[in-house]
Amino acid sequence: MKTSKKEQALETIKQRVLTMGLPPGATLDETLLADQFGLSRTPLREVLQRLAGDGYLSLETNRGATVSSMDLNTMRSFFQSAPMIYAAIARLAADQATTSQLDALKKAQSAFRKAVKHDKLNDMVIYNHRFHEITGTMAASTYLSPSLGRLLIDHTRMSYRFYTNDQDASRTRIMEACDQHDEMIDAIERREPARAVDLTLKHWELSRREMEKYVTPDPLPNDAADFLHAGDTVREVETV
Amino acid sequence: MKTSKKEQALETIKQRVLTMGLPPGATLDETLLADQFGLSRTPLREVLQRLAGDGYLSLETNRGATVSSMDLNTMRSFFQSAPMIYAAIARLAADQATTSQLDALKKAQSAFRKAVKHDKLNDMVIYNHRFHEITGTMAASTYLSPSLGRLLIDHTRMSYRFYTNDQDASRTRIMEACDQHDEMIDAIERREPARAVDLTLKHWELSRREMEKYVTPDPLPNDAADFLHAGDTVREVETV
DNA sequence: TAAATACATATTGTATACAATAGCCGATTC
DNA sequence: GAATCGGCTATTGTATACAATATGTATTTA
Repeated sequence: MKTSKKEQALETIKQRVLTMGLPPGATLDETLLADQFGLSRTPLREVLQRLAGDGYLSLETNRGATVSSMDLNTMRSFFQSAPMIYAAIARLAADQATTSQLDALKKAQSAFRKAVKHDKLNDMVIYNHRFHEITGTMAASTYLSPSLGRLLIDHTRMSYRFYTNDQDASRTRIMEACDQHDEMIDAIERREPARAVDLTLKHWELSRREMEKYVTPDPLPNDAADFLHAGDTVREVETV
Repeated sequence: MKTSKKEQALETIKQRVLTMGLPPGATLDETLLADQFGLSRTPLREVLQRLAGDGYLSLETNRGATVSSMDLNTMRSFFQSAPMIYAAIARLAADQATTSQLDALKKAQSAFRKAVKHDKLNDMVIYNHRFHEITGTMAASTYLSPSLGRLLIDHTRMSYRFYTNDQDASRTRIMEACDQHDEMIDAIERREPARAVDLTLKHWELSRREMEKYVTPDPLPNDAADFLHAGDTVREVETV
């Protein structure tokens, strides 16, 4: 394995962003990071530029790099565009995946399953991310891949959040998602685009419900009396 | 107007790519460009990195920057994904365009019309590109914009090619396209997403037919006799 | 003559020193 | 006491010198 310091910096920062070690909005210190990775500022800046190009960071002139934020507007367009892109990627992937890509996908999936089994949150997040990234390379579309990439970044970060928020509930969902991955692999391997799309949309729905629950949780009780009975209140209907 | 040398370099190189001054596959010389724009290599490299991030160039380590190529595979995914993305962008744009964005769009359109009128190819290409770019900013989708950007780059380059290839035929099409722009502006201004999508797809079809004709032209005559009558041959059916 | 190797040259990558800009803090003024 | 101005410091941006890599050429050898 011969990874240059630059690639290492790139990968490390990516992972820190995805696992919220660097939370949205955080500012990055060039000189600090440069020292940290044993690089001078010049190549480190190139790393930051690339990460900005991929949607992990955003750069503002004379004001350095910050982790891409997830505000209300981005959330909105996230829910608008994710299913469309995911479905398109799934179809293309099932159409034209190569066997070596399939191997990589299976490997990511087994690493994911293992992480789930041992309840290693960071690994789960990273390998799930990788799984879907590979899906993107299978699709081999210069045009859709960048969109997928950005969607995945925010999807991963949100997943991380809602897992941290309610571990027990999330765990069963994640195991379900993990099984869906296996089915998706099968659909791709058998070259069944329609089924791959279908599974992908199911996968999305599962995730979407969870995210929506996190974004719009049960309202807080609005007076003292309600507050006392808060634990008893029946869970309200869920928008589907 | 206070544009830094860097922004100027960025913009100039973009335009050179779009107008095929820098054809697909061309290699760029860092030191030369740096001198040309009165910059040192460090900031110029940052420009190149950004252009690579946006899909104009592609960088290979130790081998410099080359203009993004347009091979068969990319063409394939281009035709696959363009209508989907264009339609999605149109819908979002009609939903949420701001008035200042609309002003910018109208300005780009009038510049485009003027360029068409005076038959200034480069200006046409640039302002048409800008028109659709603004459409993208209207959609305000972090996730779809990068896809749109890449599609537009290649769309613009192809348009340039087929215009150069057959000016007279293209000219009437371009005037039609120009009128469609006006209608699109109207649809956006009136907040009619469905109509905006519809117009966009028509716009796409117009362009698509032209591109397909260029990509798959009438076959060359395959023997001497045919060759002599080549000028007389009736144009074959057009795949629709 | 063809192939291979080693050297020379051109180009890319990195480090560091220097310049410019932004943000902060204290001082001065009303 | 509030506000604005001015300089100080921290951080970003740029230039340049140096290192590493790749490519082309000439020379050697089979």
